[in-house]
Amino acid sequence: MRKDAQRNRERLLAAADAMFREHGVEVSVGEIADAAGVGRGTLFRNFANKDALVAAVLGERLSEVLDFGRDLLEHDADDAEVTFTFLAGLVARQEENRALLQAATDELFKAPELQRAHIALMELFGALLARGKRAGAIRPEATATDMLMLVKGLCMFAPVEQPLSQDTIIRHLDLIRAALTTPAYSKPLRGRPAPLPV
Amino acid sequence: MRKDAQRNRERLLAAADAMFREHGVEVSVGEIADAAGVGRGTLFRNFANKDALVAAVLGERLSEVLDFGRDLLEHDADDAEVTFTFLAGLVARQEENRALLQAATDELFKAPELQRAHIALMELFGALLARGKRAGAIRPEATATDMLMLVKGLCMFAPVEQPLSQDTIIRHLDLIRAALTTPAYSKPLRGRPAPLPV
DNA sequence: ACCTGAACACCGTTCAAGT
DNA sequence: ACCTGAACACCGTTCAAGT
Repeated sequence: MRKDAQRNRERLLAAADAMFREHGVEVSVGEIADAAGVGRGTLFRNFANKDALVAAVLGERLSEVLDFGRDLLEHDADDAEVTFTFLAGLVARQEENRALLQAATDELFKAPELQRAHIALMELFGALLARGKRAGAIRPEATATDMLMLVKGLCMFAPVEQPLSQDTIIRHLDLIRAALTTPAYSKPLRGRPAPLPV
Repeated sequence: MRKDAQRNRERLLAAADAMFREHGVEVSVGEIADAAGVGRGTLFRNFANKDALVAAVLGERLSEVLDFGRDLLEHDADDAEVTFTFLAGLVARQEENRALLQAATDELFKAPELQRAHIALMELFGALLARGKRAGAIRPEATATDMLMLVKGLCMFAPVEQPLSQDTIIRHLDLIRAALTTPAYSKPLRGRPAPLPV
């Protein structure tokens, strides 16, 4: 790959990331190409179609979440809490760009890179839960897909333009905690209930 | 309103409903108009734009859910279980047309009819939870938005083409139960964990 | 090899002409 | 008052011509 081509690809990814954050994924490919300073054709030389571009940007975000989780597994010794430490980090990261995940269609997730990322994420969930079970905090039946169901609710709860308040995040994390933990770990919910989403 | 116009509107709604079920919301307005046996222009005479048509169909579905819930409140005396009886019915109804709810964007929910339906749904959630609290089954802090967060996870969990198995529905309902009930009502999770969503 | 932008196809929406 | 379908605008995608 020629190095000017390489640079074009990187510019496109950076421009797409910025435009998606600012204007949502509905920005036209023309505007993205303009922002990247390349022709429309170059965009389609690097990405089969618009979905593939969105998938590439989303893949980068997922990688960051995966790295964060793996780091926790290596360096955070608190087995009972590690799942919820991770979830707090996941939510914080996804709050940075609500539009991207919420616009992710099923079609998009068929991209091989996202398939792999998704499987890796499920393995990470499983490893986190295993730690919690060892500490007696997580109920033994809990699985990665159980956790995924709850996380989706958290991420999809509010409209794109309406970010979650810190109070609401704490509250929703405690609801997930109640679902995943053993009764012995049961506590009252902290934070504050979410206001009605517009 | 002339009665032929009335009939055209009903035909459009019926055609849209059928097409959305079969081909998803991405079917073109042209195909919907053809299926309804009217011109494109007639579609836009009845609905400001395509989103308004989708909103109208979705509104009908939500009304059914609201009716079902209100019926339960009137006729089902089991205060401890009524929230979960309702949730089982809600999931069953939404499984009939997974594409519609999953395609519902934030923009779509700005339609006044859907705003009203949404508020009514939150009031229904609140009334259901109040029954459960009276019976000591639901934790006293639980609110309608708490429940909404969990329900969204349940509805958004799997891709459109991949309906939830009965085992998975039971499982996920029990996870929601664990989040919303008091420790005294805590039980092991029934059903089976979901397989990895494709 | 790679880039470009004009051209194409498709789809939501409008509107002049018709009844 | 309502209906129709041709015409328009917009956007993703392709490709012939250029370097």
